[in-house]
Amino acid sequence: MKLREGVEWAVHCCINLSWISPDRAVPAARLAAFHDLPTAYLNKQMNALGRVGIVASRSGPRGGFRLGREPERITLMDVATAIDGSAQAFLCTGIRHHGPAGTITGPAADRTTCTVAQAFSTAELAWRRQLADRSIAELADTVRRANPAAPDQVRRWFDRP
Amino acid sequence: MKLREGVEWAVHCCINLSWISPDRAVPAARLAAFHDLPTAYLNKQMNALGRVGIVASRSGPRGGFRLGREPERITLMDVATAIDGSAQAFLCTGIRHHGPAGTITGPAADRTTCTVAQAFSTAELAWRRQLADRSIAELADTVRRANPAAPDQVRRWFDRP
DNA sequence: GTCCAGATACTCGGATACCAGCTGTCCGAGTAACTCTGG
DNA sequence: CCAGAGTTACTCGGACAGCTGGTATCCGAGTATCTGGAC
Repeated sequence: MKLREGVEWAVHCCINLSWISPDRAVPAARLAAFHDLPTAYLNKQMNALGRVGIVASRSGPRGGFRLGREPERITLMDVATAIDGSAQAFLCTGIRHHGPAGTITGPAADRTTCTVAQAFSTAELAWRRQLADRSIAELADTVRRANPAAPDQVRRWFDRP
Repeated sequence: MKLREGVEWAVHCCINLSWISPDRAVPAARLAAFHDLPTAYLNKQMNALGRVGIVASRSGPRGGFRLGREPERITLMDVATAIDGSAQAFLCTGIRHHGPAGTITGPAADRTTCTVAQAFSTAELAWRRQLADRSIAELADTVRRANPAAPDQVRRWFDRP
């Protein structure tokens, strides 16, 4: 089980954007430079965030990305889903119906949900819940508490050309 | 985020094996036939289970696989880890130290753990806990409750040549 | 001085290659059962 | 009939391809700004 690398990038970028004046758009190139990431690929990830409204994008000079809504209303689950997709980690292919197993258990199994799939689904739900309970604002606040100067320092770096 | 397909196969096979007399080994070919799976590939997955002791394997005639310990002591986490590996889903690459971000936050960030990584780690822990709480025996029992005849039917199918 | 049209430069967004890792397959090593022969 | 060595057939285990999907890149569409000139 592996999450796409872009999820990490996207979360960090969202935290940084939460510290920048909402009327100021930041180009992907600048976001990438801050963490020394490949510009074009980060741009692709930010596109994904834009498609679901996590960030708002604008083309042209003075264009770039800004948060699409208040950081309190952006959860880690939102970001993870936008980048990594919403497909379940455990995909039940219904092998209990294939081959002799299907003819043995027969129609009795058709009416019940797959026990194995259900167990994994429950676990995944716990994972999703944890991520849905953590907002970008909350994470940004935790970082600020550990390093109070961080927001200002980040804002200043993005302000200067 | 995606789990390898072999995890589903392995869990179903473990449940089936839990219904079969422990002194009877089942060849990979027979296990595969029951669910109409590719024999060689399933064998590969069973190997992985064998390496960590979830199943015991024996070569030659009358050889095959059997459970390596009581099904009560085999958890879904054990199986998932054996097949899919134990690597964390969210791998912190430490981008907050790369580029200008590193020089800005500076050594203050070196002493603290990454907030983002910690949040994802917590979520993943919840997932792991859920899977570690579910044993093969428990799942097999749930299946049996929904279809009391299943264990006998499965045992009989594997007994006849 | 003011307004407007054209040029310009910048940024996103999707289309396009590249590559790692999962999926699937094959063959050799090892082993237990079977067979045949000799006592 | 019994014992033992050789043969046989079976099964695991790891080494070997194929291919899907994530990683990375490039270029075109669109837009706000800037520039120059006319009024």
